[in-house]
Amino acid sequence: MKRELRRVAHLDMDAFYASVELLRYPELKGQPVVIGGRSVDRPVMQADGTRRFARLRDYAGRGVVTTSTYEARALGVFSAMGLMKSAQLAPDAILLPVDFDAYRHYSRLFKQAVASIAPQIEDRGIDEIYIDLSDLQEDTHSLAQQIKQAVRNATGLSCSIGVAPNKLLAKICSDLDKPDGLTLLTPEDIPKRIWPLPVRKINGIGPKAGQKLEALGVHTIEDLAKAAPGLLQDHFGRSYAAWLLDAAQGVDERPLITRSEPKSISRETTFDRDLHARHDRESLSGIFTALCVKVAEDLRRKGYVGRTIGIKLRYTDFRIVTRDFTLPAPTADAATIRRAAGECLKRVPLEQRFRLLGVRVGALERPNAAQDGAQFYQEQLPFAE
DNA sequence: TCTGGGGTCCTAGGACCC
DNA sequence: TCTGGGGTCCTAGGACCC
Repeated sequence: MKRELRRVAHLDMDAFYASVELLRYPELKGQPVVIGGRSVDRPVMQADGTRRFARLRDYAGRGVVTTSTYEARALGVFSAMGLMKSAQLAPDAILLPVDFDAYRHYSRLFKQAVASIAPQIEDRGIDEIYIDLSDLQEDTHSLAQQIKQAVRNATGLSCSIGVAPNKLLAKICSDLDKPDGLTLLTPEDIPKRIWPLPVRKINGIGPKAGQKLEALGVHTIEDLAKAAPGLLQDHFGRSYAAWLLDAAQGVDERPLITRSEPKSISRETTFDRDLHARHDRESLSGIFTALCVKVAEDLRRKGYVGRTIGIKLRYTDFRIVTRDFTLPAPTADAATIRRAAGECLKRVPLEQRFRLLGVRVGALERPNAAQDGAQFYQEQLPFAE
């Protein structure tokens, strides 16, 4: 029996944040532009009617590159790189601060545009989605073209789409022809188009697994497909080894997750300089409380309460510790969160300086759901009392 | 002058219950 | 007095992703 292949698309917006900024500042088109940093100045309008932009060379701080235009990437400036380091590579590049409200706005626009054509969508963050085309009638290429055009009409922005029998392959595909790409892949194409790629192209093989595979002489996806199962098991454990081999063969049965609820909400901040629990008590206490207040605001705005309160510290040497504590009842109250987080902080070694502090609320529920449930239950019980 | 902020999922051990 | 095993919750750390 021959099973019908799924048609799964992965859509990735091209240099999303940078492209949104170019809509606002079209005079920057064709220039190396970098988005990042908290304290970067917005461009100022000058007397002659032109805007003055900050340059990468003027930056001082601990920020990283969030996105860069393709022109900046050509100079070696990529996401997650320290802004100070990228300034050495491209001192004259334009530097813009991040504006998440604007990106979220365009994110909604492009997702709505896609949904008007293909409603089965899995959200994968602000600038990418999976789309299930299986139940639609039209042929794959024309559907993908329509989606790209709809995105362009709604936002003025380009995207790249890969279509394949599953999410794993579709994700790899959308990256093969960037920017403004469209790549269709069938199972027969796997040896020729997928196998020559480095293993790191597989979504789920990160820096650690990538390095370990390199050390084992496994460089390409073909190397991985032909690796000895026993060798992989010894180094990665049974389940991850099995997943690696499946992935190399292009096997992936995961369905699209078209609706989901958040599991946790958090806020964290990296200080301008490393702080010490005793010497910087005052400023730390202020930062800590502010984080709790922000998390509480986020919870209320999004309509959640949570029972597990957690903290996170990153020491100067980048070691991370976390502590958490589960309350008897869920909350969205800043003072309650602050108290619980304060208890967590007491269980952490505080001799060394640290650079980051975070507060998280997990085990989320819809507010009053438990309480309402209890009331409902009581009301329903004929003999309650 | 290295290295942000917001998430998810997995593993593993211990407590506790049946 | 000895002996299992399964299931769930909590906590901590780590890999990975956008």
